[in-house]
Amino acid sequence: MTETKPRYHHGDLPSTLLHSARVLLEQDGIAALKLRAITRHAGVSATAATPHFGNLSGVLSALAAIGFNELTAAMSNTTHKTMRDIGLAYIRFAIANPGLFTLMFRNDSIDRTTPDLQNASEKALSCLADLPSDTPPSSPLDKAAQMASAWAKVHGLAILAIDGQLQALTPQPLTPILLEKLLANTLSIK
Amino acid sequence: MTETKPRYHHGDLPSTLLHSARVLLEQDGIAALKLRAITRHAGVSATAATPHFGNLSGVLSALAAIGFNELTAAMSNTTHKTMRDIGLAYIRFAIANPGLFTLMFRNDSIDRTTPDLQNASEKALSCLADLPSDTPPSSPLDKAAQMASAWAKVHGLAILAIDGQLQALTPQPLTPILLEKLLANTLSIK
DNA sequence: GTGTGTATCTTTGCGGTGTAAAGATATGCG
DNA sequence: CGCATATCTTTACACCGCAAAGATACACAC
Repeated sequence: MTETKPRYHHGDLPSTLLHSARVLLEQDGIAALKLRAITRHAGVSATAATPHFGNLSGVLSALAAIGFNELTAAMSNTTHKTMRDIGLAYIRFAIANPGLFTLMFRNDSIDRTTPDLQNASEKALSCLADLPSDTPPSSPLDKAAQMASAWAKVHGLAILAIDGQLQALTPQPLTPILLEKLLANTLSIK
Repeated sequence: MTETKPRYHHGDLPSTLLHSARVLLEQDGIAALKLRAITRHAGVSATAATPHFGNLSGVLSALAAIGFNELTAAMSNTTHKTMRDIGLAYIRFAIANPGLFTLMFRNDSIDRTTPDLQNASEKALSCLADLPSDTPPSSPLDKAAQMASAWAKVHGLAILAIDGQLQALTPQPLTPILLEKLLANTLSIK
């Protein structure tokens, strides 16, 4: 990024492409994630991504993996490893990075079998799975149900918040402060 | 559908196009929802949808509206108007119509301001909102939090189920019977 | 009935897309 | 220095959404 002199061999094209992709994503939404738009933004030819990522899905998968890593970091940075705090970190990440978060779960655009992506998403999931449950599970299925319950609620809330559909639930306009209160209240509901 | 004689004026092209779109959707996934593919499947020219739906977004929005109406019907057909039964109906619909359900919440492909779609989605949401809460809400925000909690959990579960990510939570392979048990258990968690 | 306006559908054309294949260029290593 | 190789560009092609113009058949006034 500091070196703008145009040379045939870019030097660090992969990260430059991912940067461009992310800028376009948060700027113009997920519909702007075209391969040609990304390479155009990066100042290279339309097929320059091929040697590094193979195809568009490869670029988006790499970007999604970055997203999962950042999500993991956000959840790991919480002081209290409680459902409430980790859930809030999860949802705050989604609200702060709506395009990226959407991409991370758009399975017809990314390739979940990519090793990097698979590792990154598993690590993020384990942050939620390792939460201490208030009532000890009576069976493996019950344990799975507890994890699914937490996962689903947090993930569902994040999606509703991004889509602006929580607005429909409140009489007043939903300011950021009110949204935070709503999230906290919702996560407190056992 | 009973009349296959090809005539210049199709007669019932809108519903035929929506039918084709739905077939392609459940057959080849949401990525197959191209305007040209839909019209090709319906046996008409590539731009035949224009007078009826305007553009691709119009077709997909109409299809999404159908989805919301069917979802509403599924939730209305439950005998017990409980969180558990209505939630199960919601999730079962999603599992039975994964492509359609995904489309219904893909806001960069559909146009939520379409009147039909807006009405249909509001009706579906009200089915969840009108659930009796076990503890009376202490404030409007608390009421919103209760609704968000139910909405989020059910919606999150549906998405996780569709994406096959509940598999990651269980040690054994997730048979349909086991999935039903897991869903019931998860929804019972208060 | 007949004529005409209009809605419906087709044809054509254009700029955009992803990506395969082949060519150009720089790098790195023997 | 020489050359294999990785990296990037150019070219080409099939596909896409959609605007515009043409063809067709319906509907309704007369």
